[in-house]
Amino acid sequence: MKRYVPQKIEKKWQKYWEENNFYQAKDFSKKKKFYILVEFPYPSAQGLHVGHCRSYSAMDAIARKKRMEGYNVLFPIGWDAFGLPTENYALRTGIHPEIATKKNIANFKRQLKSLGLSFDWSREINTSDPKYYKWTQWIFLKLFEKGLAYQAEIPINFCPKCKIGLAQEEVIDGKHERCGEEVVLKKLKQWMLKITAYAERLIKDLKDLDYLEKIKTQQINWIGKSEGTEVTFKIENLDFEIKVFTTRVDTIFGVTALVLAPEHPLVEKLVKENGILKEGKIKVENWLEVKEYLKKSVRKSEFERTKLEKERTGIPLKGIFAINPINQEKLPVWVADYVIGTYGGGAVMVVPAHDKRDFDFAKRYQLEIREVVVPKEKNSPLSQPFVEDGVLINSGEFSGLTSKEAREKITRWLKEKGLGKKTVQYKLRDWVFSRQHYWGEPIPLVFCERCAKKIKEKMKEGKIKELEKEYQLGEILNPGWIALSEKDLPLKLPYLEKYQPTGTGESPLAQIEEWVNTKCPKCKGPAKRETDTMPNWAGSNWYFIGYLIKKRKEKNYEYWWDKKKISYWMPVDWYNGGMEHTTLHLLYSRFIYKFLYDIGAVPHPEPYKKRTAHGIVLGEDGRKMSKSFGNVINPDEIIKQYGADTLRVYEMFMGPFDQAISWSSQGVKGVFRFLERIWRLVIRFKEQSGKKVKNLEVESLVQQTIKKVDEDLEKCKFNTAISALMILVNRLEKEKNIQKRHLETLIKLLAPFAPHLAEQLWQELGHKNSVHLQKWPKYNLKLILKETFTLVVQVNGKVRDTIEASINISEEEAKELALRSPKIQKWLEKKKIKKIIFVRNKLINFVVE
RNA sequence: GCCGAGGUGGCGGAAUGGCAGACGCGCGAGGCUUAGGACCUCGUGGGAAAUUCCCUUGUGGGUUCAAAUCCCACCCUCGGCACCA
Repeated sequence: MKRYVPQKIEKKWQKYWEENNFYQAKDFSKKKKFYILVEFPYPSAQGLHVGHCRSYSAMDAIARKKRMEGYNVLFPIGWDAFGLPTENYALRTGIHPEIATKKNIANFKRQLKSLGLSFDWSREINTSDPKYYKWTQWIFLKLFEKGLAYQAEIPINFCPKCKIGLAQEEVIDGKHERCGEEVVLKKLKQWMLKITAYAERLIKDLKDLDYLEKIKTQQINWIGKSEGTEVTFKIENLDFEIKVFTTRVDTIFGVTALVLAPEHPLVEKLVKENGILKEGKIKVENWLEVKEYLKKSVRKSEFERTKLEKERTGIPLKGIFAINPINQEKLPVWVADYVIGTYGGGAVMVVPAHDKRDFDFAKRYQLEIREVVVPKEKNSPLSQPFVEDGVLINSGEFSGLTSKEAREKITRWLKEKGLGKKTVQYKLRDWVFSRQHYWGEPIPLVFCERCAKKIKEKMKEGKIKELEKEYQLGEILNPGWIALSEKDLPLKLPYLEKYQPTGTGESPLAQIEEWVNTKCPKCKGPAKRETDTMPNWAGSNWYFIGYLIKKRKEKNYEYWWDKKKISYWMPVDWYNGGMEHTTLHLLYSRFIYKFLYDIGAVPHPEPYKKRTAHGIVLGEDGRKMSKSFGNVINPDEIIKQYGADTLRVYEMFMGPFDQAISWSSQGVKGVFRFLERIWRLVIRFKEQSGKKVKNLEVESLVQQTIKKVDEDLEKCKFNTAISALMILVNRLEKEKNIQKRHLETLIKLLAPFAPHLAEQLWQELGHKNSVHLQKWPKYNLKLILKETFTLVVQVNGKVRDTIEASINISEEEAKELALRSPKIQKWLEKKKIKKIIFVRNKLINFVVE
């Protein structure tokens, strides 16, 4: 073939590789295993995004290289198929989610295959496949059994017009994005998972993992561990305590108010009793205003509530006072929605002199500002709060102590009085695991009135031991909720003609009476099924295990929790994904894996050894690709025009892998030209007839290229690896007669990036076997080292000359050489040399006055 | 607001304490061609008294023989913020 026509070769090789099972990973092979994982796609109606192509191509290059290095590589793929977008798409188009999902998967699969990615398709999974989600449900049952799943009342966004629960993202400016109706919060009972029980381990175990540093930092900050003191403030004339968490108990003498979140138990108590407590002995004088304020804040999301300082508002509970435990001082109590109910007990002590937010709040509402900590040396003016540690003043017996000492002593003092203790707080919150949607895994629980009654009674009688014999921990903690037995899994999602909202905020499943009404597995009495479904995270929590335990039986398959296989393949050696998943999916799946480890279902405490991240691909205009901007690039069209290899190489060459980057149509052309030039190089070689001359310089460059490509691939520096290949090609083009072994090395190095082209050229060179079965080239350090180097000569740090010098020369020799240069002589004229800096094989710098 | 990342030619970027601008795109000149495209060769940060010198890595300051790189302050852009995946 004279010309490079990718369309003519790519399909051919894809078929060849598939028919010969090139990329099937072998369980229990004697070769060293290497498990490469990419985040499996959500099969949306839009089709594959060029962003998928970028990260998959890059990790495919790693997989191909590892295979050439002799590893037993597992590089699987599947579909994260449950989720809200498909359900919304179905509502819009009338196409059932199951059908839409099937169609979308077929399209995604065709697109991925056309890229020539070396996935092991025999292990393909689909989270909406009942055989798969049987195990998703099984994991939930285990969590329930161990008491890590519990019910709690949580407010959800609700559209009163559409009568449907909404996801955060469907709410825009407090309104439902589809109908524009004002969204309200509705409290519903939701299943929660106790991820907070694992907070400490999720931080601690990061230490030994090879994650990008920024990923570790983000996870640690997300978990948000802080050590401090819990201080108990009593309410005057009322048997009620407010527990406040603070990391700065040393500033306790500077407290001038308490501020409660609108969700705080005291506020809720007041709401219930309409602002009047103890039969009128305590009364909130401005109750009407407070009620109005609470109403408003209920509409705001947490994000809005903490966003803008200027909008930070509050309202006093007039007539209610708290007592500062340290000095019995009476403090006003406020409600403010910048205080978050879910963190630190939903209450803060206001110390305006030593906290920025408190300072602003105090200024706004004319609260007292009392200075109790001063810097060790100078005095601070009070235009700004002093937020650092210092020395205590105006603090009774604690005055004169440093902040650090004071925190210890005050905490001890409080503890002795029973008014406080040392505690640890996490920002991490338990995970809301219920969704009022159709397109998700059904939660395998039923509610049984009879069992509920029985459990509650026995609890009252204190017969816990008896209960424990009959019921699981989850069943005791959530009286009435009974787990399905394992043998009844999967609990299949019933096919529903109308998955439209029910009008009550419940899941559409609640409509199917014959499905909802069932028998209690424990007492065989009447029971009702849970109608909420799981969030789409449920299926992606453990999907990397799903690939391992898919078991083929002739034409059929099933999943079987095979610990031997899991032990062979786990942990994942290299997991790549988007930065946007760092705090949710990545943390959730680590939690679930740790839980599975605790119950003995998996052999290690951490699922992923190494985690890297890719940046997103933006449109040519620098904005996110989106239909509404009209800047979406369809990979199908690029493949049609230039071929898959060009698309792959371009996306790896376009910029640093971990950064967001704009698409460039011109850049694609450039890469195509590069591949064409390699093609022509091989064709030219086949026609050349002259005598081959050994060229040490080319030899060295080939070796350098091997080193560069090898090392850059390990560091995800795909762009510079490709640029190294370009430099080699540029050089080889200048050779009159190219050596075959140089070309062979080039093609082997190219194989991970442009697998089809490399395969074709390998055959063109007369080989019968595949380039992908060759050994990865090794470089020879001796051949890289050259005899000379460019000595940079500086005067006062500025480059004034460069001299070719032999390698490893001494400072004396370099000095002599440099002083011989007329340029340098000119710069040193009439100047006294004060100092000489010499860096071996690099530079010499003359420092003159 | 909180947490994280980033800012270098006309553009994507390279260089992580030692020659700023590798490699690619674009552009310019020339070659080939009836012509265009493709291809090949050379050039391409800015300024000037142009073989030489000065300036230049968001802005201002600092450390160092030497700073895009380290430190401090500020400005701008992007990602995440828990029911999108």
